[in-house]
Amino acid sequence: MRGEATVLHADLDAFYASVEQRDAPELRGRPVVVGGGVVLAASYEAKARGVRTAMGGRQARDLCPDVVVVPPRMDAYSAASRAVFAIFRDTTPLVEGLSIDEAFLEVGGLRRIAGTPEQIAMRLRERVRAEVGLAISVGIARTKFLAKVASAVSKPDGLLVVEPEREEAFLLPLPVERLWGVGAVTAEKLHRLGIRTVGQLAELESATAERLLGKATGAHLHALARLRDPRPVDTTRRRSAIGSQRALGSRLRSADELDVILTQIVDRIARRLRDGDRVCRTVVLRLRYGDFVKASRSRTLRSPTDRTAVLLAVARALLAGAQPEIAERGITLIGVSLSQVARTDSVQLELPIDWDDGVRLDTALDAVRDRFGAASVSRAAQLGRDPGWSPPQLSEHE
DNA sequence: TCTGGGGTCCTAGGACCC
DNA sequence: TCTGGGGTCCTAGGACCC
Repeated sequence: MRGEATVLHADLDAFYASVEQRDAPELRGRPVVVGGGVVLAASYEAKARGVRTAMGGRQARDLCPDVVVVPPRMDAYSAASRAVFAIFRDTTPLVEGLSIDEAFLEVGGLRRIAGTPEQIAMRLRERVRAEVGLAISVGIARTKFLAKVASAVSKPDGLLVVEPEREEAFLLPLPVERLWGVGAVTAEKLHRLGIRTVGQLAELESATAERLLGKATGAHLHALARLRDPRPVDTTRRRSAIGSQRALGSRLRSADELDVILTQIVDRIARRLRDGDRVCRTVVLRLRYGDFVKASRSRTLRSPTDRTAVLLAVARALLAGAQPEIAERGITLIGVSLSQVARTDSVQLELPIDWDDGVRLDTALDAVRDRFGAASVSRAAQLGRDPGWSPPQLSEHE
């Protein structure tokens, strides 16, 4: 017994480009590209002419000379995203955001108060259209994976239900590239074996797929091809990394110039970390050399932090370690990403405080404020007043 | 194809511990 | 002095997604 189709995958169409067309009526009906050096998003009019995401701006103009290129307005996209997610959460409490423009919604428990999944999806699409002014496609199926494929197949501005008894007929004839997790490299490996459709992948033994694609990837994709996807809609997922990067072009950069860029990047992400009441433990420096080969260097701290000065010192040390390579090969991209991110109040913080008898609570709180920011102080004060609380065992801090 | 910026997850080797 | 297996953490790299 297979269960019912109660998972919605809702996905805004050509999101950035649609926001631009919504806000500038003269762009409607015209091919629009958001981006500059590279296409971040293309309107359907531009897609019809062969323009694709991640394509160079030059190539887009060659394919479509009358394309309108507009610079990205991230604030406008964030605002539109928040408005759409508010409608998602008003539809069901079980929302799992996947990215700025798509989410899974579990609506199985709503039949008596809100109707069938299809009725719920129709209302959702109408509301997003009326209240935010954007087109959104929705796929409905028994599993997250099938719902995601269904929304993609339904685009643009579509609604598609895959009933449980129609799953094989829907999925097996599709090309393997439609599988969520199959990109250029994996598709090429499968093609070399003559495997072009999902159905052909499903006919393999699982062990064969694992040998070809790696244990986890092979087992996962093979299960998807056989319609097995046990992942429930997960409302507790939180971002586990925060990063920022900057492409540099090919001209030479002095060490001072790189340091300025690094400082701006770290300052920005440290601020985002604190704004989200998060701390991190691992700092990753990402580089792309003059020959476009990528590299990364990372350092894990003994205790989590959100302090710009600490993060910057670590990032600078990592960059210094890479200087010989950079001098030799040149550099075309620099980025920093912070991982092992956790809520500030969920981690035990180690403080470089000497807890000899004479230390007073307010002295300790000053140290907390210096190291972890003012927001941490009320929490620390609370702990300090707890009669069951005793000073932590301390160790030397990096 | 003269190549953005934000993420997720997996792999593999080495260090270290029991 | 030589040896085993399992588990976790860290680092670096790679594939993939929007």
